[in-house]
Amino acid sequence: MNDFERRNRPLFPISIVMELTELTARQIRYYEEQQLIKPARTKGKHRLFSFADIDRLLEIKSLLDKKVNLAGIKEIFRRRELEEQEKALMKLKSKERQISDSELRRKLVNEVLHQKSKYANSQIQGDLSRFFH
DNA sequence: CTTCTAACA
DNA sequence: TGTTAGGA
Repeated sequence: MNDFERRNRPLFPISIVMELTELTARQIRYYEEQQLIKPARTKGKHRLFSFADIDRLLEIKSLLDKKVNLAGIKEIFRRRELEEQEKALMKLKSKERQISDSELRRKLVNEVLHQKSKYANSQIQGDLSRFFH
């Protein structure tokens, strides 16, 4: 189980979250109604919160103390989501580049070892082959 | 007993 | 945001 799954696993009933965040059940349910959090549900329709949900609630509380209204908090969360998506994209593109480089290297090695390069002759091939395993 | 939704003396 | 009703 990775960190993401650990942080997002639904574990706590609202009573526990109330203690951990010092928020009332009314406030927690209201923030959900305002789309600021999306806790999971049990089959009996009871809310189940994850560590991520709790962190989120603590941040909501913190921002509220700083006089940021719910619309503002929502906007902050929206921007953060966009940033994370862009980071994820960059990560994928980086991986694609690595794959391309690795394929390019494989082709070059193949050319040298099989004398396919137009610049290769048996002497050069013999010298270069010492650098590959 | 805990939590849920809906509503407001 | 608090509080309460009535049900699961």
